[in-house]
Amino acid sequence: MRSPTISSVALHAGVSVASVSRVMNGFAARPETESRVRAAIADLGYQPNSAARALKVRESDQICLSFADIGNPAYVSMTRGVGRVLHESKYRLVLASSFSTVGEIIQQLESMGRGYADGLIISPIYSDPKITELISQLKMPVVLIGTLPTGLDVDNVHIDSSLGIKLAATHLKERGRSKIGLLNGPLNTNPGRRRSDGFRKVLKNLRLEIVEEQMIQADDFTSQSAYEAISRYPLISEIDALICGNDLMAAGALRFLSELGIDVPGKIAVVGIDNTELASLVKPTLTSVDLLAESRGELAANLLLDRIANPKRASKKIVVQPKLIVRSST
Amino acid sequence: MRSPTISSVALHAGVSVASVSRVMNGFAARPETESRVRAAIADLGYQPNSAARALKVRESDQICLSFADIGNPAYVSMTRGVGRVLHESKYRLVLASSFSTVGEIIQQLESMGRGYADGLIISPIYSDPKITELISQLKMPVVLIGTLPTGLDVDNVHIDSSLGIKLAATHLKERGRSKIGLLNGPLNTNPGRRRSDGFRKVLKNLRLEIVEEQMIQADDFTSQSAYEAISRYPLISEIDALICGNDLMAAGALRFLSELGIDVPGKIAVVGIDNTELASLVKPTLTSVDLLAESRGELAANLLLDRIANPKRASKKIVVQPKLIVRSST
DNA sequence: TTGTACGCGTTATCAG
DNA sequence: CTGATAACGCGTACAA
Repeated sequence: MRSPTISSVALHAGVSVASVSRVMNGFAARPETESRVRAAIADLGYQPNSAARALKVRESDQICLSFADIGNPAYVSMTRGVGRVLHESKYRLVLASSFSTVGEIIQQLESMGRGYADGLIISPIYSDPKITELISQLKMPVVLIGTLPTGLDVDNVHIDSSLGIKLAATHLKERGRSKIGLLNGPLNTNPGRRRSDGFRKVLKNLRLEIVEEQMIQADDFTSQSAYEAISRYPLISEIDALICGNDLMAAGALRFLSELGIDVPGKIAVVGIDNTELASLVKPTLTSVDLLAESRGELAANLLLDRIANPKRASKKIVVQPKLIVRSST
Repeated sequence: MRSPTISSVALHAGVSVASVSRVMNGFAARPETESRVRAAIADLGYQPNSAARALKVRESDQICLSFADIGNPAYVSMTRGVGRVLHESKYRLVLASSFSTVGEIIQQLESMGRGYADGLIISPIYSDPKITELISQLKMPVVLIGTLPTGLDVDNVHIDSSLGIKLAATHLKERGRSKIGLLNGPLNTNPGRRRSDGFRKVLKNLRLEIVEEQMIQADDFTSQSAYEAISRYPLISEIDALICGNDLMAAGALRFLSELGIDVPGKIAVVGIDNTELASLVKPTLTSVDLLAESRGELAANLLLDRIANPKRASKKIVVQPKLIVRSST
């Protein structure tokens, strides 16, 4: 027993399939016809088949969201923002997460050619020429969240990440801190590199001295890795402030410092990045740079919908300004 | 300039569309033919159109995952588990989250008739006869995560939730606590009701006295609501232990207790539920009942794939046993 | 082994 | 305003 089709509805209503299609899509029809069609639709519980529709109109009514790992709360917020916007639209959200290697991202990008999505929101954690090339060759609307690779002309939402570090460092300096460390994630990732570059630049501008050993990299952006990394931090007894790659890492650092009996913020001030819910739940509560992940998700989704509605317009770049949320860890 | 189709490939390779299709789907072909087809595919960068394929074979290669809110870390873990399994398969993950009202769930369930998914994993936060009915009428494989409504015969993964409460309460009793409170979420949700029922039953079995005021409900399962709820908890000065609806709520409670200067676990022991990463990041670290959300996600996905491969088999019910993870809050 | 031709369910064109 | 019908791209009988 198969699902009712447009022709079963037509049969049931005693009209042609064309009339059914018109009623479904809101085109004019005689009231009499319309009501008979609607009755038949209700009777049979008819739902148009999305594959057939997609084949015909070349629209899948799906948007693909692609990022590295849903384990990161920032991506969760982003997903939420995207989801909220799409929920108000006709689009479904297909989640292409857990693409941790360049090869996997490439594979996933290539699969977009199957046409199962009308648009792509991507936040690539790695930079790779091949990735850039594949994105630029996609014939569907794309919005990239994060730093736009040179030569790539797509809609873009990115955060002034170096301003984020600046807000944090300036705040720390104002509180009398002068020896600031950076507990970062891997430098081969985009966020890692951005934080590192920003840190260097900002400290220079603030005329704070900077040595290589001030910066340390964890294996990834998790609290566990952060904990391990900070436990082999050579300058731990010399710094009076620590900026962490994200809140998770800050929480890992906080735990380590607490176990060592190092007072926060007495001895070392700690600031996180992302301003996730976690920031207000750890102890001491965490000063954090809000990168507005959820807003970025919303902005990206709106940008994409706008671009789908208006394919010829020039690409837009939205830059969002981070905010420093001061709590008790600084 | 449109995407290459199977017939452009056929043309380019000088063979028929049937041969191209056969090569694509791994059927026998003369080596000569196969290599020419493969070359043409590579030349043109051909990707089969998923809508056309879906229409023909009546398979979308998509799985729909539906739950209330991705803001809850437990659902994030679940999503991760599902995602990991699907990533190894041919299926894409369609995320239908943020369905917070019964009406929205119903709408989403009805839309499944469009055939955009080959299966559904659903974890409904509300019980409603209409929801149950709609699920039972779906003609695609369904696995339900959570307590199975009576009369619904679908694959199911659920957790022995009352055992979870029992583990927590028994542990607390062994540590000499006798006056245990429950900081729960709303009672009109499935998890809320399960926790409440389990709590009553377990305390009775442990021969601990129980009065209604021992149990309090927050407006939802967030830390914020938990904080607000506990701040009007009438018995706060009488209890010596508190079981919370989830880790988020426990973190909210911890914050409140800390602000009041009530020692944990000295004065009050606190246990959370879900054993999310948060549990090891708050201070004191949180004893928590691990409900294995990620495993449940994996189990559900595997159950669904198995059911798709074997539609006639009887429905399976998997019950997973919670584990108590003891940390320093008890 | 290979090719031709049909149908999946829908939309859109075109003639009535 | 309505109905018949031709695509959309793919898989697969069936015939060669």
